[in-house]
This record gives sequence, structure tokens and C-alpha cells, in this order.
Amino acid sequence: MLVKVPQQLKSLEKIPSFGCLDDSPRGRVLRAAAHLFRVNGYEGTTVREIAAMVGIQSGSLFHHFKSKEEILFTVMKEVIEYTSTKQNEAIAQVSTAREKLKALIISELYAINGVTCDAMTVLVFEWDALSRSHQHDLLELRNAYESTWVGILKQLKDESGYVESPQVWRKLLVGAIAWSVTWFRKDGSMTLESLADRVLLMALGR
Amino acid sequence: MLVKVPQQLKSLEKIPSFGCLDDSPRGRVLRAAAHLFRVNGYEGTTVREIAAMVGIQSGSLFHHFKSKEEILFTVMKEVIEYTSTKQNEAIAQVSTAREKLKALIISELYAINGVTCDAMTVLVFEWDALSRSHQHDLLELRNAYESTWVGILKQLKDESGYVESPQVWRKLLVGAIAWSVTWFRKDGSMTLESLADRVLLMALGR
Amino acid sequence: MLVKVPQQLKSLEKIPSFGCLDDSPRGRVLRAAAHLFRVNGYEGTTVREIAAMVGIQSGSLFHHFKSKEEILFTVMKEVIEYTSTKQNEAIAQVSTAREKLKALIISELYAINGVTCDAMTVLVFEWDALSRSHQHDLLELRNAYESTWVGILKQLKDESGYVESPQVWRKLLVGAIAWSVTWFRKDGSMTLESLADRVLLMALGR
Amino acid sequence: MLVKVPQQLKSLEKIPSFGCLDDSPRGRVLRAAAHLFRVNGYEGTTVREIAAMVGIQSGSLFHHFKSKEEILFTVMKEVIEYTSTKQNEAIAQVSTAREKLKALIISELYAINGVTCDAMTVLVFEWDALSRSHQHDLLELRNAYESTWVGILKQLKDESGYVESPQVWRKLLVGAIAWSVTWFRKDGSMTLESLADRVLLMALGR
DNA sequence: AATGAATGAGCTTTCATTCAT
DNA sequence: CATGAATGAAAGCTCATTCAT
Repeated sequence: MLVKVPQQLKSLEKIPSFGCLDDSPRGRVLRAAAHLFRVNGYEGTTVREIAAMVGIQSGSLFHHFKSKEEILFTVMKEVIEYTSTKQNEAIAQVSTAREKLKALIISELYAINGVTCDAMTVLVFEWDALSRSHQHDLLELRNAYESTWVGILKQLKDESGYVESPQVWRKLLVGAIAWSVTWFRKDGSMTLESLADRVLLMALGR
Repeated sequence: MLVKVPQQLKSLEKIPSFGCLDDSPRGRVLRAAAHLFRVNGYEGTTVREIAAMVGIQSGSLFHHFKSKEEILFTVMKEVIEYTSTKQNEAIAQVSTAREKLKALIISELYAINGVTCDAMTVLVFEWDALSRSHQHDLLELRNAYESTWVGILKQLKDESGYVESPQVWRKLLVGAIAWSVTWFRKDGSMTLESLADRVLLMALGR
Repeated sequence: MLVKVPQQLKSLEKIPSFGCLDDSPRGRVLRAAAHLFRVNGYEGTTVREIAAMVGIQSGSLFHHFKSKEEILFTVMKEVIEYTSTKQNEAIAQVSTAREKLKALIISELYAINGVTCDAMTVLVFEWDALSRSHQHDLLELRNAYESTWVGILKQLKDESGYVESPQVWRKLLVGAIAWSVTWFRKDGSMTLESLADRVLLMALGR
Repeated sequence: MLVKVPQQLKSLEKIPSFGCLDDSPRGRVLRAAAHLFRVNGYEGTTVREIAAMVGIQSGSLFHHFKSKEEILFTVMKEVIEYTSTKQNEAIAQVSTAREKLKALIISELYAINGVTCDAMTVLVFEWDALSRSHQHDLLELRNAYESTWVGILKQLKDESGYVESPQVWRKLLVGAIAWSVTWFRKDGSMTLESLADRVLLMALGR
């Protein structure tokens, strides 16, 4: 949806694996779905297209998932769990709040532009395609993830006073970071690390 | 799409007018469409829903527009023209680059959260639902709008050195600002002006 | 329908008049309709297209005719009356059965390839688009027209014995003649007169 | 289109099979479509009517064919291939040009009035309902079929001199033969064989 | 597990016709 | 007479889902 490239779809083999979006039959479905949902949107993707990318018939999808929406849900659940783990690992390795913020920024930029790009983009931009009850099932995980961010930003506010409202600051940062999926190209002249430096500069000034 | 509220849709009367999204038959269709496209996404909105909101039959839509996609195109064209005008008025009234940047930020925040909220959100988040040729028709306007931003940011780079890469800076800012549509509430405790101050602080430090 | 040329429609001015398919407002509608019905078929022609060719709005058609089908009926009625008159004039001027047959052939070839081409083709090939009751209204005229043919052929049978079954002979001839609208071109190398000679040769041998 | 009998449609079981218009799911669709296209015309037939005749839902048609027009195309392709084969078989069994012409006439009369009646009539009278590109796909087959006719007529011209212009002669004959579908009834007093004799008499005299 | 034909509700769009102006 | 917005039924087609094999 965000980058419509109907003419030249990646083959499934070139779509990176992570977590349970692996090379099992189920995982292949999830990877194909994540990719197509990002490229054409959830509504804009048909189960036939997912099946075709996996190399099975559309009816066979329903042996693995009971509905198209459950595929979406599973993609989102996987990426949120995987990303939360990465997030926690990242901040565990450093000690100051400033370092932790940088770790969060890098971690989130990788989540949205790295191997989890498809799934993470879907999580951020297709949230409302999820049913109310499935949204509810994921809220705890999302809240935990966000709390980590806001906690660090609160620490920085207490230390430096620069970050006035941590909640608002977080919202501005998530917008800036998530939007990078629409323009940032790994094969361009800028590295993700240097982009992270710019975001950190914006977040903390100087 | 961004805020799915199918159960309780605003009535057309409560949806603000601007430009040619007025109270003419055509304008009423555009206002209803802009609202529904924002709430349910372009793919998630049916022409019957648009017609029902206007209070006409679905077939009657096609007297005013020759396809659903032309409705989307017209909404986008109107808001981009209206917003560009507002943008130019805003920067014309101040003189320093810093003041101009603030004017741009306020202008864009109002565009995405004010009377043009529906249409502007659609412009930003449903761009890929447009046909290639209609995208092409709007590119000149979009580019002119973006150039104004980048021009001001270049000036600030030359003056202060703070803004290293104006293009990247603009991308981060547009993400932060556009994303506000997903969380900012006019009736909350924060005003758009104070939000603009935070964004300016983030943009220029100090 | 028989010769689909959607790209380059004749302008109304170039479509020949006859009978009450003249230059009155009503006649202009009939001429446009006859032409479009021939080119795109009755079902394949919209009232908007007819109106556009005449230079009025589609709603205005219904001041002249109470339905699309009545337009079809009127076209057919006009051409059948006009052609019957021409037929009778043609055979009145000659005396032998053989000469009369030739007159009928020439007359019918002119009907289907001359100024009445549009309407006559519609009469022959769109008969079943007419409602049962309108078909009934025209049957008397059609039967009179056909009786003239069969009468002459009977005479020839009695005289020469060549034409065994006049009814079947007529059916074969009407097929051969009517089909010429699909391939005969007035601006080609063959004239209608020489075509008539061939048909007469086929009809009577020698 | 040529014989509108909406009130009392034949059941599918009574519609003869040939080639791949058989009793498979696909073949049943093609047979129903061929029949309805002949009776009501291509434009006058709805996909829902075809489906109803087959005994399936209209959506199910699109598992077998990707559009209504593809159904038309397939009907035409099948009948042209089947008829061409029959044509070649027919002329292979006799030796003189006169006998070959008679074989062609009988073969074509059977094509338009026998088991292939529906499909053949559609081929002849609905050609312009086909898209340009599908027309192009069939042209080679049509041309081969016509060449056979013209070749035999040329031979007869050389032998007897009676057939002056073979191309024109063929056009007159195809009209006479094709038109028989509008009036000839197998259950009437005349057999197809005796009709063929009349056509041969008309074609060659004496 | 996988298939693939079938479903059936829903989609966007078309179009003859009406009618207030 | 002419307009043109509106109607509403029906068109071709889509698609998530089911299920007998």
C-alpha cells in the first residue's frame, strides 16, 4: 500500500525470515502475506495472491489459518513479540538513558527497515484492518513496548529537562521513524546508522 | 483506515467545508468521501456508503464523477491546492527563516488536524490507491509544496548549521507531523499551538 | 453491430435523409439512432450516444419518443414504408417477370446499400430487438413486401420451371442480398448495378 | 437475437454437444452460452442467465472463464475449429470441383442448422461483439476456411466460366446459407439435403 | 494437508427513464 | 421544448470461505 509495486513482485525466496515467519509451510504463508499486505495493503491483497506467492491453492490457506484476518493477526503478533525482544536486548547492553534512547531508535529503525520491514510496516499502518477483538489481544504487548520508550524519555526529562512531555515526544518520534519506510532505501547513500544519528539529534538536540 | 469507527459515523453536516468541498451536490460527495476514506480507507469504503452519507443513490454519484477513483483524485487535488495556498500565505507574513519554519509547521499541523483533516489524511495515507496517471497529475503540486519546506530548511542549515541534511530533516518532520492525526485530539489538554512549539523545538533544538 | 467503428463516428450531417428521417428535430434523432443501431447494435447503443450525436441532452429524447424501443420501431416503420413504395414503383415500370425480378433485386440492393442503408440494416438484423407487439404492428407491411417477391418468383416458376420453390428461392435471395451490407463497399471496384447482375444470374441461371 | 424466445428456453440437456462443448462443467457453460447468445444475442444475454441454465451461481462462471467475452471467444474458436475439420473431411471424399462445392454447401448448411447451430450462428452474427484482439486471434482460422471455398469456386470458374467472380460468388452464397438459420426448420417438410440441392442449383445453375 | 469447483454476498458501474426547473 | 440531476434496477465481476474428493 505504501509502496505499490504490482509489476515486479519479489519471489518468496528473497523475503527475509524471522521468528516463526520461517520456511515452514505456515511461515511461508506469513511471509508472503506480510509482504503483500505492505505492498498492496490488507484490503488490496487477495488470498489468491498470497497462495500464488507461496505456490499453493487459495483453499489450502485455510488449513493453516481460519481466516484472512487471522493471517494478519499472526503477522502482527509475531513481529511485535520479536521486536519487543530485540528492544529489550538492545537497552540491556547499555547503561545511560541517552545510550538507551539511541538503542531504542536504532532498534526501531531496524525493525521498520530491516528484515522485519514487511511485518512491522503492516503492524504500524494496517492496525485498523484488525478486528476489535484481535486489537485487544495485542494491546498488552504494544503497551509494554511503548512503556519502555516512555520510561526512558521520562528519565531523560528528569535528567536534562529537554524532553518536556515524554508521551508527546514519543508520538513525534514514532511518526518520524515509522515514516522512514516510505522513503529510506538501504541501498542509497545513507546508512541506517547515520539516519539513527539524525533522529537522535532531533530527539535530544545537540 | 486510521481510525475505524464504522458504528458511529459523523453526519455530513458536521464535516467542515473548505475550497470546493462545499455544500453543492458535488462538494457534498467530496466531503463524505474524504471522511469515509480517512476512517475506513479507500478500499474499505464503498460507493454506496458515500452515497448514503450524502443522501442520494449510488448510481447518482456517477453523474458527478466518472469513477470512485476520480472522487479520490478530486479530494486530493482540492486539498493539495488549498493547503499550498495556505502554506504560501503563512510564510509570506513573516521574515526570518526560523519564523517561516514555524509557520510551515503550524500550517501543516492545521492541515492535518483542522478543517482539512479528512482530505489531508487521505492525501498522505492513501496516495498509493491513486492510479499511476492520476499520481502523475498531482506530482507537480506536491513537489512545489515540498520544495518550499526544503528551501526553508536549507536556509536554516546555512544560517545555523543545525539542520544537516534538509531533505532528511523534512522527511523526519513530515512523519512526525502527519502521524499526529492518529493521536492528537483537539478536545484534549494540548492545543495545536503548543504542539507546534514542541515540533519546532524538535526541529531546531533549544 | 455489423460493422463496429466506434473510433470514428460519422457526423449527423453526413448521414443521408429519406422519408421522415429528415432534418426536423425528430428526424435527426431517427437518423442518428438508425446509424448507431447499425454500427453498434440496438443493445450496444445508449440513448446518451444518440442524444450526443444529435446535439441534445438524453432526457430531451423522451419529448419526441416515449422509449428507446419506440425509436427503433419508428426507424423500422419508416424504412419499410419507404422501401415498399420504392419496390412498387420499380416493378410498375417494367412488364416481364424477368424484368420485374431484376427490378426487385436492384431495389433491395439499393435499400440495403444506399441512402436507407442504416435503417434497412437495422430492420433486417435487429428485428428481434423489437417487442412482440411492435413486431406485430409491422407484420402486415413486411408480409406485403414479401408477397410481391414471392408473386414474381411464382410467375417465373410457371413460365420457366427454373425456380422450383418460390418461398425457398426468396429466402436464399434475401440472405444473399442482405448479407451484402457486410462486405459491399460503394467506393470499391464493383458497382451496385454489376452486383445486381450477378444476383440475377444466380437467381435465374444463365 | 435472431429468434427471441425468452419465455421457453430449452433445457441444457436438449442442447447437442460437439467438440469441447461437452458435458464437463466447462463444456456445459459453453453450450448454455452458445444457445443463449444465439437466441438473445451476446449483449442481450446476462451471465446470470448462463449460470442459471447450467445450474450454478453466476460467480462460479468466472472460475472457468475470466470474462463473459472469453466465453464468447471460446464458443467461436471451438466451432470454427470443429467446422473446419468437418469441411476438410467433406471435400476429401470426393474428386470433382462440382462435387466438392456440393460437399462444402452441405457441410456449411449442417454447421448452421445441425448440432453446431448455436455456436455457428453466434460465430456468424455476433462477430462484432468480439474484442479486436480476439477477432485477430481467430482470423487465421476464418481465412483458411474461406480460402477453401474460394479455391473451389476458382476451379469452377476455370472449368465452366459460370462463376465469374469467385469472391463475390462466395459472399452471395454465405449470405444465402447463413440466413437459412432464420427460417429453415429441420422438422418442416424440407430436408437439409434437398435444401442443399437448391443452393447448388443456385450456385451453378442447371 | 492439499485441491479446486462452487458459493453468495457484495462490489463498481451502466443506463433507460423521470421530472422539477 | 429543453435541461440535467436523480433514480433504481440490473449489469459484469470479485473474493473470502467452504467442502467433497
